[in-house]
Amino acid sequence: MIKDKLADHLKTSLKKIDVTEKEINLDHPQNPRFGDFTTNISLRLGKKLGKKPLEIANQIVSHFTKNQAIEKVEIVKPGFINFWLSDKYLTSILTNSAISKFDFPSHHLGSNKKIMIEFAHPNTHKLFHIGHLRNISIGESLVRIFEAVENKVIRSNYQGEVGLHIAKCLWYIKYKISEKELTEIRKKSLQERMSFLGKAYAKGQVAYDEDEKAKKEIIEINGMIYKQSGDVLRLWKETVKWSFDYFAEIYKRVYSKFDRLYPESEFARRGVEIANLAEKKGILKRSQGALVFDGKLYGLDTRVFINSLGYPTYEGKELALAEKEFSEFGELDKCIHVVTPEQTSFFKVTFKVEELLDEKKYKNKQYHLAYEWVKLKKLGKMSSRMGNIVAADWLIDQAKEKILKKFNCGTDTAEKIAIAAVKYSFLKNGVFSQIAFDFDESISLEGNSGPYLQYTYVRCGSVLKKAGQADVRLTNAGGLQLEREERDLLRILVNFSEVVQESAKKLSPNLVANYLFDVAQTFNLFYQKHKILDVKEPIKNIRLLLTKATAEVIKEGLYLLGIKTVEKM
RNA sequence: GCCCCCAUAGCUCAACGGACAGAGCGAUUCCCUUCUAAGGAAUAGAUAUCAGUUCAAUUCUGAUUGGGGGUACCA
Repeated sequence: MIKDKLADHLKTSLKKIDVTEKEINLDHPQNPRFGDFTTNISLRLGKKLGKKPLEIANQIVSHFTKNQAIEKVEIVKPGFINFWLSDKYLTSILTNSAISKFDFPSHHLGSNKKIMIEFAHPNTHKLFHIGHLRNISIGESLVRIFEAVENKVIRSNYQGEVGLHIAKCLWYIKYKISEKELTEIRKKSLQERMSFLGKAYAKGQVAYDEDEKAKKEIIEINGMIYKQSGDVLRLWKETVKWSFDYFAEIYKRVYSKFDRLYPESEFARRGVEIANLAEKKGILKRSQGALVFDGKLYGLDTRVFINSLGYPTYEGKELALAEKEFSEFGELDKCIHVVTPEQTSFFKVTFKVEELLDEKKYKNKQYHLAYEWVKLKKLGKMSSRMGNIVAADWLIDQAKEKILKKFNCGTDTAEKIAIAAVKYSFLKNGVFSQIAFDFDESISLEGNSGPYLQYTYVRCGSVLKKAGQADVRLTNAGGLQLEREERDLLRILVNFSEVVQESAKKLSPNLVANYLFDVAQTFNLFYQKHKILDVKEPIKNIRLLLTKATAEVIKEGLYLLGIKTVEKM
């Protein structure tokens, strides 16, 4: 990358004034008035060398070796040094990116590192809501971004089909729904069956809180599921399958897939075994009939791994899950858990216990990516109990309907645009900020939205199609004076691989999203101001190359976000 | 009580310690006999409060206020 080369040049210049620096800050200034790259190195050195920053800057620049890529170097006010890339260099880059070769540098983990990303993890018997949708959008995008920077990525998904919430749901069906009614429900669509389960859960929850007898029965059912015996087991298996089928449909719909789906029930027994082993090693201890980890020693919370009934808690099962995750695919370099921040305490504790069990295997390998909630703008936090859940598939359907009503396009295209609208509305935000979900904004087709990017791609395609393949040649346009809009676009396009690398480092798909928006905006202004086809050569060719590069960057970038492009809108 | 996270324009969000804090939506006003107007241009509009560190603070530190989450047998 040009950035690294520039940094090397600067280091050489510094050596000539007897300064050795390991790292040189090189940034893209916010304002294009300050060039393509800027460094604050002389400001930083000011105090160290006891000289005025401006003076240092002058010395650095006087020793700076000229090269073709850099057109101009400037020293400004307190001591910034700004660099301008030459049109010649920019256009040469253009011809590279316009032939669809993206040179993503490998991630800091190093190429061919093995990373597991664990995401989605919905619980059965509940709706897959927009919180899960944000999760799966982030997870899927991270997978693709990590792959782009040359890591080996394993996609895993831990689906909960055991636990009290499921017992509550089954309790309602067992005691309040007749066999006849159930037969009717079985005939209904998957969607309807799922919404039935949702309602059953809400009813069971109320009964658990208000009715002592029901509470006892629910706990009993919970035990049956853990022991995998008793008369609810058939009902449990049947309804679990409904859920898994329903999830599979959603995964497919949002273009996700998993190398491994871990069902929670698989880890109960082994979880107990590992917890007992941990007790022998003195990592866990007995307390009030339960097996707990005393976190005080490490400044952590105390958490239960096996409850007083002998059942493993979520913590207990996590130990078995980790064991499996870290062995099934060989050694992992990193395991990233995409989970909301309410589980921060849980992860800190389980990570610590795992580390105490096997330091070599787990230490510094586990990471909790605490992406934030999706809250409803008006109603606040979603909760199954309150019945204010926005289901993922419902939301996508709404977007699709809106598109079909407003535009003349096929249902396949409408589906791709709907997915783009909804996913992008989540991905454009930073993962660590809460989203105030707004229905209209989430299915927005204009402005900073997925469809806007798709539209820009289609626009590019339309121009290129009209031009015909023969016109898009990779000629050398050296010496050509670029228009301002052309240069602005080019400057942004050349940053693509840098942005992708940054987004991998920071686990932040939103960097890619906002970058693409920037690309699209800049292209659209260029498009508005300049004719592409109806101009003379070689200008026409340069503009076509710009158009092609824009299309390719948008397509690749959208792929990294888990969004498809369409050919016509 | 204790611990963690957050606070930027009317709304929703950006901004590696840097140079006049960027967008989108909404509002007002323009631009389709033209390569797709799901587009473009223009105007108005913001760093919660108080200290500190720094050549430079939305960014770091400490308080204050206001939100969110967690804090042993749920997941």
